[in-house]
Amino acid sequence: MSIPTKYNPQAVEQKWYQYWMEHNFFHSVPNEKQPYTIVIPPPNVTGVLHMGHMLNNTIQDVLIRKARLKGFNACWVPGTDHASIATEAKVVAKLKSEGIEKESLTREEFLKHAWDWTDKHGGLILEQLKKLGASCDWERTKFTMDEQLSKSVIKVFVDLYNKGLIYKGFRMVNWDPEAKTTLSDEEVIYEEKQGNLYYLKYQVEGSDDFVTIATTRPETILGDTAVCIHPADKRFKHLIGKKVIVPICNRVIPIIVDDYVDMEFGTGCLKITPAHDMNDKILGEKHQLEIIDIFNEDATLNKYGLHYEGKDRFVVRAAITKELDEKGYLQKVEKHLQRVGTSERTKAVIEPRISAQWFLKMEDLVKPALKAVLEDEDIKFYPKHYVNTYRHWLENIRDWNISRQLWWGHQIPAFYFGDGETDFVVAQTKEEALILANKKSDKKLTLNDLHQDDDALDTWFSSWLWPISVFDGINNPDNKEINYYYPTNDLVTGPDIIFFWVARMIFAGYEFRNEKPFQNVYFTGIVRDKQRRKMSKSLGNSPEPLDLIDQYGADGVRVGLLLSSAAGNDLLFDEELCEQGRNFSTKIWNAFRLVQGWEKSEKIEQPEASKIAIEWYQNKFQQVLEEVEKSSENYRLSEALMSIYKLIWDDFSSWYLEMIKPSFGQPIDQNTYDATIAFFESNLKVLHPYMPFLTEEIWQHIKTRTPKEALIIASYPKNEVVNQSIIADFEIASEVISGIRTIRKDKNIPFKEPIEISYLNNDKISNLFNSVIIKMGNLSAMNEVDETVESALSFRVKSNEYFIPLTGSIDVASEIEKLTQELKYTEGFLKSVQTKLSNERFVNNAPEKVLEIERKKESDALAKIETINASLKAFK
RNA sequence: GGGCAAUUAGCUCAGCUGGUUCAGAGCACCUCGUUUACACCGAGGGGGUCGGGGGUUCGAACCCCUCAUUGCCCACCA
Repeated sequence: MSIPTKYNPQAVEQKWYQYWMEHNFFHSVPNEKQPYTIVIPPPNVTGVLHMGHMLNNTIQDVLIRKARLKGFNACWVPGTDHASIATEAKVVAKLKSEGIEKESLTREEFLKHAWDWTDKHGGLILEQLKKLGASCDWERTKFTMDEQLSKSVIKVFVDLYNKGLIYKGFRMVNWDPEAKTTLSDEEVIYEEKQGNLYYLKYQVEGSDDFVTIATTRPETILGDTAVCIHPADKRFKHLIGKKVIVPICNRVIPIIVDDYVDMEFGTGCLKITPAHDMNDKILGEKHQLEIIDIFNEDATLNKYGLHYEGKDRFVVRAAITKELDEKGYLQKVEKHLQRVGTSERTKAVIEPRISAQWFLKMEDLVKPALKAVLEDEDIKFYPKHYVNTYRHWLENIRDWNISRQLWWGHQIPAFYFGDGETDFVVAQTKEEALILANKKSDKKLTLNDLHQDDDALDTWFSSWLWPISVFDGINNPDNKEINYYYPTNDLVTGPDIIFFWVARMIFAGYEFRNEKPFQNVYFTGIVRDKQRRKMSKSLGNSPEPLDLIDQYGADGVRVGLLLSSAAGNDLLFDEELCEQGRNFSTKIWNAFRLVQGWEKSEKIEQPEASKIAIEWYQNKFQQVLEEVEKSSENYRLSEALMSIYKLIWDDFSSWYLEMIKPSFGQPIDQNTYDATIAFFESNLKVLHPYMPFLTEEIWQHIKTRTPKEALIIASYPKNEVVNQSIIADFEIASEVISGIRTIRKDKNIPFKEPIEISYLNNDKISNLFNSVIIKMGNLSAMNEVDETVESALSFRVKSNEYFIPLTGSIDVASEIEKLTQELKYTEGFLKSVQTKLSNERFVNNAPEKVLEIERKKESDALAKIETINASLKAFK
């Protein structure tokens, strides 16, 4: 059978993914084994795969595949999120492009469009994940608006309402005038913007006196209901108790006193607009001021805008400034850098607005969540420092505004039956609501009298249940699945959603199941380009993931992503990384080709070098296995992978295979062959989580296997005791081989030409590896001698000295020069060690172990100097 | 303004309890090589005042102080 020299991922990846699917290897059902569970951070249902998803899901797949190999019942639950704002925005935009305004549609009509859109584009991202090799249990795919999950959301709302944790309140909220919805604090992005600070004069009532206030938003003066000064401000003392007249609308408003005012800023005199500023609202409540809202929901002015009614806030800002100037109220305008809140989704400038919203009380939910992470370490964060961020947010948390003025999402199960503010009931169904409403109302109501709240719930109000609801643990709290899979093991996500999602899942876990939702949270970094810019569609700096997979193979891309993604560090993505991954694939492929091409023979005896090579690699493998375990435990996947990379490339391919390789055209003895195949298989097992396709392909090439013997469900190598001394002996042997190679190179001795070597074994180094050295150095002989060989090239490993006699002439001068250099360096080294050892305080304070090491350094150096001197003498 | 993190080779990063892995790895670079798996390769090699300054210590990349730069998060200064 001839095997191509290059591994061709395109040809095999599809094949193995299908194979795994056909044999149901990704599917999990509760059984007697220990579960290992991950729930995917559900991507937006209509989203497309980007590099962040690639990284995130590669990591999850590594974890899940490794758990599977280690004998856990591995279950990775995939799914998507309805992403209310993002998806609704997309649907609205699409309709608009077709000339349809959302306002012209009924809720039902709009939702039909939204579902059509979802059905058409939804889940594409999950299909893309399959190309990456993600071994999700696709039979469990969930969507946050599936019936079962929706029901969970509504049930939770009703329960929390009945517990008194959900309430309806009037609050200053972040209003997105473009999406016409409320945003949570987390959805507002503050941007530095150059604005102006306008100095406006307000006439003091009953006098010709004026006070000047400074504002960044002159249009809001129409909503002013007070002017505020600091009680200690002597400049305005005479104004206390007086009133001022607001320009243009001529409203007479009081001057109030409060130490909230910063005397240093602006004029020290502050206008108060309770409807349009968070702090003003607080002051307004404190001083019982009138609230005048001057905006419509699209941020155009309403009737309080007088002649500006119907115009946009920014248009009015310019116009009113002009009017104020013309009428003499504008004293001056200064440039002013301010932070403006904008909508994460629509980029519109946020308008603080008072409106009726639903809130979830946070105080009690926070307590167990803080304790779990900070005190008990019931839940661990990797990297650990994110607990600080987490704590800070939880300790300063405000009630969660859970209503959104959107249609796409879970409609709030509150039903209104009258005009009063409390004329509503909360129930899971309209029918149940009717019963409750009839108890509450004097009138006899019918279903038609009930009107459900128009608002939908915040997307995160469904995704906070995700680890529970995917196993139906809300509707069915004692079912077999939730009892088996929950709490899940690892959560892999970005630190940007630590508040949105991670913290809230923890709240939900303790609130609804009295238990953590997951044990470990692994925060990935952000994928950036080489210039450290975040990869984004708008910048156009993000490669198309599927193109990368086409080009380098999924395994290559996975390796590329993982190799440089230290936990929590941002990943500077560069296609070169994928190239490295691809090269690694080819390397392994060729190692396989080599082994596969050997002819076996039971008749020939096993060479000595092969015996020792096998013993060495056995131990080397175990040593690396241990390293990999240690790195993995700490979620240092890039380190784990690098260890495996070096094991396979350097130790296995460059060393082991060269040690046991039969001469050209010769067969290999059966024992060595069998051992090599076993090593190859162990390598594949360890590598499989990282490079699933390539490893399965080779695994099945090595011999014919039944589906039950597939690599994906093989058993991971067991840890064994490592014989450190053989590894140390090899280190020395490899240095000797290296020394021989260097001399061959320096002196242009072709590798094909066998040479003889003799050595002074000053260190009493074991000669275990001599047969290996002979083979790898292509030596005709290797003799231990008692004294320095004259007229030979030499090199030293530790204090051992190795001699290569030359048939031709030696450049004596250059040999002497080299030896002199080495002598100089060693003497310098010796001196530094001796200085240390003659320092009394060092000798008195340093632990015995350190002293021993220093003394050994000293004796080694002395011995080495002796051998160099002997060689020098021989030359002279 | 407050907090967190980072700063080590050209690049990306390790370096865990201060002392044998103490200055490392991968990639990149340089030299040589078409040796019978692999040029997507092999062998060999160069490259660092461990951000600056101060301190503690017998001993500091590591601990403390300070400054600088960068990134992220939080915060209502009109």
